[in-house]
Amino acid sequence: MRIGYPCINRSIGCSPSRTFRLASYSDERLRDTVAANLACLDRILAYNASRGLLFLRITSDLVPFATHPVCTFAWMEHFAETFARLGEFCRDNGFRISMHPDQFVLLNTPDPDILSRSIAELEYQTAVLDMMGLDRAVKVQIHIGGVYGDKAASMERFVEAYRRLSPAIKNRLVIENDERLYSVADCFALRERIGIPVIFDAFHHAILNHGEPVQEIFPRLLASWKRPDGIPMVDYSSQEPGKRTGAHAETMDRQDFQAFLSGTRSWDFDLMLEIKDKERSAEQAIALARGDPRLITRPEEKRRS
DNA sequence: GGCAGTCAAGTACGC
DNA sequence: GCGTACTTGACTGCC
Repeated sequence: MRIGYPCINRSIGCSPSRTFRLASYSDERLRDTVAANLACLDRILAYNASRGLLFLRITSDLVPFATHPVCTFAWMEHFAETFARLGEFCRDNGFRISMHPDQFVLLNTPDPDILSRSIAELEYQTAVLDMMGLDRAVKVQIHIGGVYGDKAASMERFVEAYRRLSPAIKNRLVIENDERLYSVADCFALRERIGIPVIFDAFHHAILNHGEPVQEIFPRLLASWKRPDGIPMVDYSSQEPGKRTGAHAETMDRQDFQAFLSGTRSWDFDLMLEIKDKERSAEQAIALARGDPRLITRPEEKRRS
């Protein structure tokens, strides 16, 4: 079990998600912004390596407008060496990496334009990971999408769109249960059809479920990740008190987290903490998980499997 | 320097 | 059919 947090670090004083308004696009602005974002990602990786936080979600905003027609700058060529160097650092330090396209990426949309923009976004994100030289265990996670008034038909559209994806995307794509529309049971149903690995979001599952205990879920989860996919990824969060159901906690609920750890101790997976204070909670999680035989905080502890 | 309004992209839902 | 919520950090214009 590697532990990590998504996208940004609140204590090192830089952001890997800097962007700018579409109206102020220029090649220079894009080049400078990407250079700053990559420099910050470099700092985040160094920070995480020094603290044993070996699971990191890379922000989708690393290259602003990467898939927008306005983007004419050849950023892949320009930054090829930088991406390769960052990837080398990840491999040397035993990192697991993921990416998570946001709400606009929908493989089951009935609109062909939205579908082609979604595929372009998946191509961009997988290209970043490929340029970093990261293996198939590095994943891009998406939700199943919208319901569009007919869930069965919408799941069927996902299957059809998935089958037409390039191998480069298929090798990395995994699906995650959400808290409103598609449960982990729905993800498993798609898994049966197309063999895609399932990411388990424990917090979403607590909100949307069919009463399945984790004892039923985890064996199916593990079975959905084949050897080149690595061990499963799991997202964890808890409810922010006083906010609407599904609002992620600002700070870690230590009791809830310890209950999660002990309730899942039979299974190994990499754990993404979706808590708003980011690295702070992740560092607390490392401390709370000390002594858990699953925990890995240094590359030499990597399992010999 | 600080604040409030706004931002590429989509869907669901209430009125 | 239309406006708003969702989620959310960062940019931008205005004071």
